[in-house]
Amino acid sequence: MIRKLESIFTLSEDERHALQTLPMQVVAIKTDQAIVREGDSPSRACLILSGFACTYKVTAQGKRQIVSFNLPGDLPDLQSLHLTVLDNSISTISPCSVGFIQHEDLRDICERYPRLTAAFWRETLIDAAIFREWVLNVGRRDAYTRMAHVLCELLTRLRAVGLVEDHACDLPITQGEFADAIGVSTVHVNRVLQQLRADGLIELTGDRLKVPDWDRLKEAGEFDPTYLHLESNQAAA
Amino acid sequence: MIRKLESIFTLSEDERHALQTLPMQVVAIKTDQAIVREGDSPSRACLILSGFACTYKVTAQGKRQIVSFNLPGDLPDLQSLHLTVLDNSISTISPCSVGFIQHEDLRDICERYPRLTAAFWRETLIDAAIFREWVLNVGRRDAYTRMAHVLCELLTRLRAVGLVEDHACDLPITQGEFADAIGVSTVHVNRVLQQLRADGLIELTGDRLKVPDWDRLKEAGEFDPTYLHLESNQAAA
DNA sequence: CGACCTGTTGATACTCGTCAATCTGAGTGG
DNA sequence: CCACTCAGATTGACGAGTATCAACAGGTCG
Repeated sequence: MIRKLESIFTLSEDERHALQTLPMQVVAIKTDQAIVREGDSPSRACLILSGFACTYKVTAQGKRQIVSFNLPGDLPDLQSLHLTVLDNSISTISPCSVGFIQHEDLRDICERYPRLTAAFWRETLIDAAIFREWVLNVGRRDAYTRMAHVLCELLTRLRAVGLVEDHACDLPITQGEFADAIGVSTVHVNRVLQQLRADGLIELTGDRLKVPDWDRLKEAGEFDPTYLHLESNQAAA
Repeated sequence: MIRKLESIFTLSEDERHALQTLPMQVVAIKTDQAIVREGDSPSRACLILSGFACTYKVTAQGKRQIVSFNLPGDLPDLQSLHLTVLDNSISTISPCSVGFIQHEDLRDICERYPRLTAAFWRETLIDAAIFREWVLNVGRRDAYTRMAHVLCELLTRLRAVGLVEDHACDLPITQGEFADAIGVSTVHVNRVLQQLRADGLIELTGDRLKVPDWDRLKEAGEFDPTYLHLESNQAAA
């Protein structure tokens, strides 16, 4: 969490220490397990310590739409601090280590360190900015561009928390999950990925993504990292 | 703003009074005028007093995606309080009266009435919830359902601020704007609206929307107002 | 009155979904 | 150590939903 918060906010020593000593229940969770469900009213927030999760909603016809990938350092249901009933579900998509923090502890630390209120608020505002970008992505881009865009976002966010080396990273996301994220069918994801590979924009095998030409992938995905609101210019790297 | 905040948060007398005496510059703005633009770093937030506006982003190819309609009482760029550079534009889509409130005045009132921080934070969290629902709407529903859903949302939000009478309301939104909101072409919006009319779900002429059968429209749009997080059960009305 | 924006309609083309079969690789148990 | 299983990836054929293009109608406003 610290690393993630510091990628979007500058913390003082005291604040960092307060965060580090926050009581937290750590749990190991397998792949494809629900962390929270739509309709829940949790009394604690979850923090992804390692592994990947996703936030999603489901149509009346049972179609799933992933609205966000949750990466290490993310607080994907921080909203529950002020919205009593959850309007989305969160599940792991790889083995995860998840920390649970009581709402009362979060409220307490925010009261003692008012700047942390701003930091957490800012975190939720960036989530909202990502949702906005996804509405644009799903609403107005074709499947090829959409896919490239999502890959750019993932790479940039992973880089911000130190999980990218040499333009390569672990990416435990299936084609079915990508399909639910960009709003197309699994079959079409497969074809688009092959096209991206054929165009030399990505090397994606198993759980590993490598990007030989970041500039061209950015261009293909119409990717401008401004909406991620990262503090330093890690995005440019 | 008061009316809107009270639809999602219970205010005390003091808090209401503080909000009512907040310094605000009121400006009349014509249709299709920018209020703020992507890339701006405003030092004030805007409040829609009357009229309709929309938040949108634009693709590299120049395609527009509306990510939210801004109704009277909304604070559509409240995010700028903690995100310095805006990642979206806001324009009017009807003649509007807009109030501008300095960020410093908002910070000041939040410091004096800490519960207002929570109220404003909550407001931005509900915006995020709406974005999530829109990702689902655009990503996983067909045009007919999408259109019905957006109409349900508009009607519900307008009802929360007292702008609906007898299941009818003013709705100064063109078919081109609906198209940009639900991610389809203008032509297709036209056809879908005709279908909705033919099915007896809506009466939409000029700037006026009437809903003869709310339950059937809700069903057609797979609409569940939970994600709007309204305080009282106005949604059910 | 003419310009213009919005709404409407028809014809045609294309992106992408669906269905169904096959293939691959990573476990798992005997 | 190998057959078995199963999830995920891949491929082809076909169809549905929607985009695009183009033309025209109706209302508004300078």
